[in-house]
Amino acid sequence: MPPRMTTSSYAVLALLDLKPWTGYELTHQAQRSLRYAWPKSERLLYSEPKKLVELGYATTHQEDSGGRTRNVYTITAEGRDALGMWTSTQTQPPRLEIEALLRLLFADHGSREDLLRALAEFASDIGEHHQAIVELMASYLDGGHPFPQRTHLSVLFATFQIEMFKTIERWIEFARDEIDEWPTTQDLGMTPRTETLTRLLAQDQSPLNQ
Amino acid sequence: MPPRMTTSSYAVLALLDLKPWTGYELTHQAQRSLRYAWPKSERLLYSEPKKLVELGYATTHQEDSGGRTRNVYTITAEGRDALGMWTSTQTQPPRLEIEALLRLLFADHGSREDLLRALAEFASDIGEHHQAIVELMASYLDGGHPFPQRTHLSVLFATFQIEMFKTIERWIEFARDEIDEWPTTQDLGMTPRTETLTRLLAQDQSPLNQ
DNA sequence: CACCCTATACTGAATATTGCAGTAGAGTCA
DNA sequence: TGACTCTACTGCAATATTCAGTATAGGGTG
Repeated sequence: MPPRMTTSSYAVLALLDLKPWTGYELTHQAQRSLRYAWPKSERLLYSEPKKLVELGYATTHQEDSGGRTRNVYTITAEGRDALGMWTSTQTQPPRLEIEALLRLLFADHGSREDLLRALAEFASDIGEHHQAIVELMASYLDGGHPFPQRTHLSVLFATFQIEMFKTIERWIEFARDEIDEWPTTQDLGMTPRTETLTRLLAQDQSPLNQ
Repeated sequence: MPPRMTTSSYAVLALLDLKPWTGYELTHQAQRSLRYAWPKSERLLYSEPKKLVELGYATTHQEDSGGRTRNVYTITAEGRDALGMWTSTQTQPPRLEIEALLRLLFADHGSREDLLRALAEFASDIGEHHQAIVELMASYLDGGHPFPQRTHLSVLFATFQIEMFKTIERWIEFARDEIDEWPTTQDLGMTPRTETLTRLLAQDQSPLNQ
């Protein structure tokens, strides 16, 4: 049986449509550019182009780069067709995996310091990526986009990321302020403050901007 | 070799610390309450409590519920200890998997309609969950929290979700407006509008509120 | 009252993905 | 010349998801 095309396969195929890449480049480019939309392991990204070759969606040839060989992958006409068909298929629902929030939900098993540390790690991860995307945008202004004809897409995606990161950072600040008012992580229950927040949320209002 | 404790194992163990559950309840409760912090498959959530029993962190006994048997799991003292230790370990970085954004990044392989459909599916998924969390908050006001002493934690988490959903919904609206101005998905590159956006983002400013 | 549908209550097996260790050449700096 | 980093992967074990399958209980409908 031939291998199945997964969303990750199409992601790699879409990169291949831009230009031929070596396995190494493909893997690292995919990790850089897709990290915040479709994060996948190096290992998987090395395997995907092989699957594409098996399916006839790409061809491979070995190239010499100073003694070593590397596999160069090129998309085929069938590959382009498959990509075109993919665009009209159903989109999987989003999936947000945030361990820091899991730790918040169960923060009553640990100390306030534990919770604040988990939030600090979360803030630091987000802060790094926030800074990286801002710097990337600055580099685009200097003509740094590797595929200039696709800038409009990258920038719309970057807008999403920056909005997201700003929101998360604002929430973390808010959460820290709230936690600072807690005497402990446990058994607070429905305090007047919690009731105020619940009331706002039940009316779909943001408790942050007040 | 004994099984390894993963983050998912601790998530289930933390639920078990609230009260004994059957495998079925545990699985469905975890999917309901942790969906937006730690989404895991039903299958995995059925396996985790068995692992906990093997490690001595829980005990199990069969109960009769009208002819059928079900496995009831209860946390042990060792389980509680393990939970306490977990709170001081390092938190994994967040991971956002959003296929709609992948499709945006490669939207030049399809039509504007394809892209708008992917965004519509995204909006509808987010909208559903947004509505669900608002309704959940309303139910808390009527004394509906299953573990009242933990309300302060749930509400802080809910604040995160609502902020997130609102941000995503605002971005989707923004993206639709932008895409409406595109004659096509392809080869637009650095238009004056895209340059304006890039300049804002490079200064870490939001293009949405103007 | 037979049939259908939904909820309860799971398990096995195939597939997908990750993590980690291992291999090996090229370039650089001390 | 040795250590370290970057390039350029592969194999294998462990982990997680998907899908199908099994089976009972209870409620509503024709």
